[in-house]
Amino acid sequence: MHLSAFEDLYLHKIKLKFMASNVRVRFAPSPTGPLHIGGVRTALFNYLFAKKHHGTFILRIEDTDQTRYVANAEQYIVDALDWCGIPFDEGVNRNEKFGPYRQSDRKDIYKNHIDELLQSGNAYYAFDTAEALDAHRKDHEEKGKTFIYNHHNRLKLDNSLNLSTAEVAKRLENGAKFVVRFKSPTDRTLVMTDMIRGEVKIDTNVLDDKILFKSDGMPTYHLANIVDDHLMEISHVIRGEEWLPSMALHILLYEAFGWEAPEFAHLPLILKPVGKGKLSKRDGDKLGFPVFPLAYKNDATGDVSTGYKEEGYFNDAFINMLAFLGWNPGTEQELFNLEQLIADFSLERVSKSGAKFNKDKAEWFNQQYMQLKSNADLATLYTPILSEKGITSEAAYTEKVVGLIKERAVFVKDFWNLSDFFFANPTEFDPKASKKQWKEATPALMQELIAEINKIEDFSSENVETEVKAWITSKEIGFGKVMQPFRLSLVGALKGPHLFDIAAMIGKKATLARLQFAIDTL
RNA sequence: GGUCCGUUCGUCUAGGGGUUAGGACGCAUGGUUUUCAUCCAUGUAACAGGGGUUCGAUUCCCCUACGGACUACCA
Repeated sequence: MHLSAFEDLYLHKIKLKFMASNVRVRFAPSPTGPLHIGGVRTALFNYLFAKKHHGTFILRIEDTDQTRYVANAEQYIVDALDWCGIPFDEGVNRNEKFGPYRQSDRKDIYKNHIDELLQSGNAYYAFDTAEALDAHRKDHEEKGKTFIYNHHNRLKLDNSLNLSTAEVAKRLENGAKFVVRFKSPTDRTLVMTDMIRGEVKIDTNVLDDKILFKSDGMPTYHLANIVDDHLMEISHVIRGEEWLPSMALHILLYEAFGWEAPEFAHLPLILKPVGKGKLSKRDGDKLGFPVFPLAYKNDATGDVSTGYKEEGYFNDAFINMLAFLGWNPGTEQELFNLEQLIADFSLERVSKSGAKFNKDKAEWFNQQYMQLKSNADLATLYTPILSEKGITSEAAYTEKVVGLIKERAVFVKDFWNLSDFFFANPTEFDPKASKKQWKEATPALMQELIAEINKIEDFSSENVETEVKAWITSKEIGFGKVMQPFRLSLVGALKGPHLFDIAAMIGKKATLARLQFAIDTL
């Protein structure tokens, strides 16, 4: 095919536009412990949005609170993202174009920026002690009021707004402890846009003068977040709804710096299935399902919490389940792999209200994915479990077993209870079933069955079925009278796949031996 | 208390001025499998309440109730 110069140029332009996507989003957890599923979902939606728009997914570590820092948390976050299959494009030790990506390594940057705000008059030094502030709060509370540090009282408090320049300089020189507060504007109605909620309005008079810079020389979340998002050229801020009340402050901060603000999207919260409130890390294992993607050991207390991985969830099922907590494609399709999620994802279809986690639905997703997995893959996962039981099995045999039982399993860990009789002869028999199905005439009948089976040469499932059924018919007795005790003998209980499949799998010798053992035992 | 956000079956949700308000999970019943499970079919069950606007409101507006988040020198 020949392209005209014009067409060629046109295609080139499209390609450029396509590649020049400047969608840059970040997941910015605080390393105070493991990620919980709410955090993972925030990461996932950021990832999906980034990939949908051929953009960049960034991981930034927000470790400005030195008191809550947990050493193994950062690694946990990276590992969790990897297990989920949503690795970051840019972050610590990875593609560090805008680094450092750890806020504790960016102190100078924040210092410079807070100075800028101080100079432009958008922020001020405050020398009030924590005790003095607490006293104010208590005092107000007793009067039924709420203490808010803002335009109502900032001129009566101990800050640079009320002190001479010389006095401020002197205090700073003497090493007085201080924080820097934002000077919130008055009498403005801020009209903001959230990509999920639409227009959100707020009166700036109700805002407080938030601390931007702490007395330990570290920025607070608000300052660090805005500075980094700007410097890292973040285009869309996708975060949990708990940040919605801070959106006004953040937009005002962009304004104070003279920067263009990114788009915002606040995700609905994931709620506890019972009781009240949002899911939290502290819920640990108490709820009857994991709240963490990966198991986590709390080094301080020694407590270990289980994870979705360890409980037996497949990572793709886990991601699919998580994606549907607060998002849906608008069609009736529920099974989505990551590629499909990327293709269909949009923030417009994220719901506004919080979602309660549903364990049954999570298990259903895993069961669905179980059926999609190949027998070979599942056999590989089953092998270590068999080894633990002291069983060695040929891969081909294990695969066949898995193929027969996977439709009734939710997790790989269910396999053993579903298939132990493929690997070992039953040693005991379900008493209830024995009582009901093992009648006086049964042993003799089973003895005859042994003789019949002994005659069968071709021990395929189909042939054994044909032969045995023909024999039962010729005896003119009910199928149940033979089939039930037969199953009991092979399995030890009245459960399991098609009986003749089991017989064929374990072979003629084992079939005969199990029948004889049942006769002798029951 | 204040500010902000939200509210469709038990749960996750679709829908949207006129619908038998749809799907999924769960639960129940039946069928298949001469077992159990799977699977299939059917059933169960919802627009928080009150005012407007309108010929008509579950859908738009207001109020109330309820739920949630935030209100730290935590993020």
